[in-house]
Amino acid sequence: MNISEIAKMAGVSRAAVSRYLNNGYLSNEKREIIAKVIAETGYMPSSQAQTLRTKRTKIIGVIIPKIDSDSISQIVSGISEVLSASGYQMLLANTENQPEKELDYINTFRQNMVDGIILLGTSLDDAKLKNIQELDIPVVILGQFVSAPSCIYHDDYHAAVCMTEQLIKKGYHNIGYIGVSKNDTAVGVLRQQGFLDTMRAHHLAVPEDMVITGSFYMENGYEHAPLLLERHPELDAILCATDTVALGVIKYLNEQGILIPTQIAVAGFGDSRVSSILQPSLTTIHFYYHECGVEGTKMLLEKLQNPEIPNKSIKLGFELILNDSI
Amino acid sequence: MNISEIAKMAGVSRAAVSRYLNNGYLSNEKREIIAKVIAETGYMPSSQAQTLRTKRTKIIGVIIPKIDSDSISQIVSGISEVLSASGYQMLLANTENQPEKELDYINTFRQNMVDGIILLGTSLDDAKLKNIQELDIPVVILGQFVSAPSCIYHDDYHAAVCMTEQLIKKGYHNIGYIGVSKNDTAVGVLRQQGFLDTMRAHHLAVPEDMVITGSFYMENGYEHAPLLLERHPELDAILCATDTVALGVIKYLNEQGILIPTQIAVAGFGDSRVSSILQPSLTTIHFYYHECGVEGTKMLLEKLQNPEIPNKSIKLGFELILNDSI
DNA sequence: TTGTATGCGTTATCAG
DNA sequence: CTGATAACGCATACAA
Repeated sequence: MNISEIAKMAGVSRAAVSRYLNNGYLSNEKREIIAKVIAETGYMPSSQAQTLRTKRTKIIGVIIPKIDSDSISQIVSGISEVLSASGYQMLLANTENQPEKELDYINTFRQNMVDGIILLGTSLDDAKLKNIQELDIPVVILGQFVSAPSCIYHDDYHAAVCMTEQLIKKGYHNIGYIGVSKNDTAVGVLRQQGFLDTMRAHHLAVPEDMVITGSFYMENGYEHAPLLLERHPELDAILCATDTVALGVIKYLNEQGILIPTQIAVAGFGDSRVSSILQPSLTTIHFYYHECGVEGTKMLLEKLQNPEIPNKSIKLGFELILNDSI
Repeated sequence: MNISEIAKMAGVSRAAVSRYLNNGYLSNEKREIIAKVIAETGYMPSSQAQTLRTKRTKIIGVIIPKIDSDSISQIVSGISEVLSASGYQMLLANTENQPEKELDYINTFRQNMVDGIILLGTSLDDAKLKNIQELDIPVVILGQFVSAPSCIYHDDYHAAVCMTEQLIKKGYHNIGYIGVSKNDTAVGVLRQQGFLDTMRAHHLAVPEDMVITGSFYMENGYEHAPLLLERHPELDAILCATDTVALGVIKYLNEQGILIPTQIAVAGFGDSRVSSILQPSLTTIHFYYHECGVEGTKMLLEKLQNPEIPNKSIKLGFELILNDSI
């Protein structure tokens, strides 16, 4: 069932049907008869052929490091909301935490397939950014600050400052830190930097071996908490770069019967759904993940409308969720 | 940059380049010169044009009710794993819990765009299934049993039986149930049926108002737990259709200072990541979500290879995770 | 083994 | 307002 058959059935030209589909000039009589034929046949235009002509696919490529994560699925949820409201489809590519695959997917998307790309950035080195710059379609980076294309990111540094201040105010002075890979500037570098700077500002020592770096998974907290406690029995608090890592720490402490926060305080970042349900509830930082997806997508769609729009970078705030774990 | 330009640059015909791309007859000399030109130019064939000719997109449409859910994101993760290993892309459509949108997306996908569809089923009435039957591309349903296309589902009924037996064995005889919409046969109907049948088999009464139905969200548990306890102060356990609902119940009980499991036992289904971290850890049922995504996708790809393959339905098992909340 | 010619289903241009 | 007609970029039957 193609446009020619519809045209024949309706007794009009292909062009007329095409105009009907694209709201072009058309008399009401023709409009009606075409509408009737299309309704009867259930005809749907081939998006491939449309794309071949128009160069637009109405598909947005979204690249994420993993899908089964609280924060990421919230962002994707925001993206999907805006896209479907605007008649766009979402092509989702999962790098499974292999940053080198980001480029693969970008190249798969490139020239073909997608009208724009949303990249949930993990490690963005200069080579990768340069590659992105050279794309002929708009790109928006989420979760990392970059000067190059547009981006929306969180105030990771000040979130860490705020959390550390809070810990110190509560009387914790021996604070260990479990972080994640420095390849991730936002989560790996900035949160840790906020912590260290604040500690220094308060003249509190943080020996190098009181900071440990690991993965984005629970295991990171679960395996490194005992290490930290062994090295520094005087520790009275552990700050984790993500809630997921904090969950691992909590799991270990629970198993050992170490009381939170009496013996060790624990805090994280991300305000995952369960933070308020844990006993004690987890003190954490709320980031606006869903909004990040929503705003980033709007930004991309604007650029699609008007490619001349200059790059923007938006920093989203945060909120301290003061619970019982500190 | 298209196939004609490449042909011109390499001094061969378009057909030769096409043969190069599709491993057709070609002399080694031509093969080499074409390879060189393609490498220099970074040429990539237009997948739209390819599709227009071959009718294959190498894209699979995946329809899900929501993305920010533990179980669903695990399934999607499994799907994405297999697809990318096989060179397929994933077009993800999120119905945002509006089952009527499933058909919309199926129709968007239909005839165009995708080679096959994976549907994470919620409410599948006959009309919808009929519509799916009529599609000219293979479909696999995940999470629900259907006789029509192929499907992979969990043994929800016996999981509920197993869990209820366990509760009874532990001495709980006044068990309330918080379920979800009956539109979802697997989660809404079968789990509840397994519970009720088992209670009856043990001659334990379950008055109608000891069973409450609500949404898939935490609020369901959080708001209905007090209602249940008000109606039936004698309750010694609450079984929830999903872990998420159970989390809501736990949140309420914690806030009220009601001890788990001493005063009220709580159990759920789904083995969400946090179940083992809660204090007390949540007794639940492990379903093979990731494997469900993996197997379902393999099934679909097989069908794509050989459309003559008959429909299959696979029932996956479960595992009781006996923790401290009962 | 190679090139020519054709058509996949649209949309855009242009003449009426 | 309408209808021919020419692309869009590719794969393939056919002829060489």
